[in-house]
Amino acid sequence: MIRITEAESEVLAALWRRGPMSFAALIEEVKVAQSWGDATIKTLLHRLIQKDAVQSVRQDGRQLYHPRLDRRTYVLDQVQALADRLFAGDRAALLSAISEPPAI
Amino acid sequence: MIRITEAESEVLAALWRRGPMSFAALIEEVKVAQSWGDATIKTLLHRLIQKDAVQSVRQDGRQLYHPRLDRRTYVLDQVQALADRLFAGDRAALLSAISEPPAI
DNA sequence: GACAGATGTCTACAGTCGTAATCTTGTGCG
DNA sequence: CGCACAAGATTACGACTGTAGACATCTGTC
Repeated sequence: MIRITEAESEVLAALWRRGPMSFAALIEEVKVAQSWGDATIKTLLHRLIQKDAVQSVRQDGRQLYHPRLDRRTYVLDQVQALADRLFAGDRAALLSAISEPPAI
Repeated sequence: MIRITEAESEVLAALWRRGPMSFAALIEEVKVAQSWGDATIKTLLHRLIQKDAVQSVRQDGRQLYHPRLDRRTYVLDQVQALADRLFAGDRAALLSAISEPPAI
């Protein structure tokens, strides 16, 4: 299982929002949510590529970055991890805990 | 918002499973899921107390550790954080992404 | 009152993360 | 063909985490 850190997930999130992008576009998109320097985003992107969560593809002369990890998969993994820790792996139990009206 | 690390959450999870416990009992309960040394569990417990997520209470001569953070609250926070990052804060969207049948 | 065991605090130390700068290499354009 | 800029790699560095040992103190029991 690929381990994505929180900061990295922000970069992935940007790719999920807008699809494959150039680095310049990615920077802009990430900066919608985070006030990071370009260098930081570059590092995170680099780490994501190393982890094989993002693919760098050269397409007619320009470099594009494609998310290789599916957002749904990522979300499910995160939720399952939570369920594993807190509900003995029972995802349904976790979901109902979320959905139940708050016990005031 | 209290920031709980993953290792810490395992200790909290043990307290949530069995309720307030002595240190000896806690060690046993944590070891159901993690093969950590006693010292490690002690450190994690200490950090949780510092963060005010666990309360150490002396009750008729014995020390008991009470979770001060509610499991439901913790889960909701985690889920909300995920929704914030990936679904512009829309928790319902996240939940439906989880519930949808997998797009094969 | 002394001592054993329980509890609490301090220290350690390598690995990861967040945040970034710099150095190197590739390459399209003039 | 050379240069400006894009892309990739390397390095930095402090904070936080995971994992734990050592030392100090409290306290119930003999």
